[in-house]
Amino acid sequence: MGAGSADGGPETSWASFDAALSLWNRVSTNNSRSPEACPEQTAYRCPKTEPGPPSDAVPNLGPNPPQSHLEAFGVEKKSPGAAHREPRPGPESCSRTVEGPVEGGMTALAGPVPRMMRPTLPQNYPRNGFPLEVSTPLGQGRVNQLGGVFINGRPLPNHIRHKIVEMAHHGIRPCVISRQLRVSHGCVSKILCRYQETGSIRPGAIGGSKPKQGTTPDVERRIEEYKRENPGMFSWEIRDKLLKDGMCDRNNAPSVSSISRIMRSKFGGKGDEEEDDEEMDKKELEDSDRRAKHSIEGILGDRGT
DNA sequence: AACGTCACGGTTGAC
DNA sequence: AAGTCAACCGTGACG
Repeated sequence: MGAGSADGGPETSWASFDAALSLWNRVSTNNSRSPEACPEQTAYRCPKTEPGPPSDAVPNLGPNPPQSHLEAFGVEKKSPGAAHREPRPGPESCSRTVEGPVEGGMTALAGPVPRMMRPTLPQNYPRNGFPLEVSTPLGQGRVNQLGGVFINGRPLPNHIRHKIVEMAHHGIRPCVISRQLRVSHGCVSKILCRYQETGSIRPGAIGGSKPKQGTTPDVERRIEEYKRENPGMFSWEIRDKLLKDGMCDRNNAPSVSSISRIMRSKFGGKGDEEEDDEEMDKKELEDSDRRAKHSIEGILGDRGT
């Protein structure tokens, strides 16, 4: 599964990030949007999937959930530091349309503007005196519109996720959760939806790429077998044998390099396949080149268009 | 006002 | 070892 970031990764990051929050704490301001407990409480239900999940026990939050994101990190709120930064340039491409002015002093462009080109404020634009970024050992901390701290591209720490789910369990509405924990409502919505659907509060696996079609566990196993039966077998021979045995076809057969990699990981050492790798890679290259030339693109390309 | 959705800029890790 | 790519992230804006 690999993507360990969902498990161990973030914790390490957030550990140092938490420490940095005390720094932020020293310069941050009392948020004018200070969250207020909302009297009306409606249990959250994900519109997509009704049945709630039984698994992934949620820790007890207690009757008085923390008032802010910063407190959720174990940090007190303190006073202002309005470091203003240059807004970054907005997005340039677009697909939907938008009309009218945009919050934050942006003026409307004439006529409908495709949405992706909408003159939005750059993300995390400090419209209420909050600094764009929090100085952290990681140099990645930012503050959202609600005054919450987050690391762009990284999952919220587990305790915040737990709190979100826990509060929802207590019947607190997502909008209130969002304000109290200072997490964007889109994020609260996403986490609760995921929890409803999967029963897990954990973020998904980040990073990595899909294993190539050819290198399925079955194929891997077969490669191991071949190599065990005949240790002197070359990668390209294994590849040929995979094709001959119908384990895969020319389209999804693993490359020679892949086979070598698999063998390296299974058997260690580098063996003789290193050498024939290059040769075979060349062969493959020529092969695909030849194939390409016989494709429509290749033929058209040859005509010089 | 509340909330679902999605583009965006970002991170990550297998290939 | 370095680059690519496709997964994921949370935010912020629209509807």
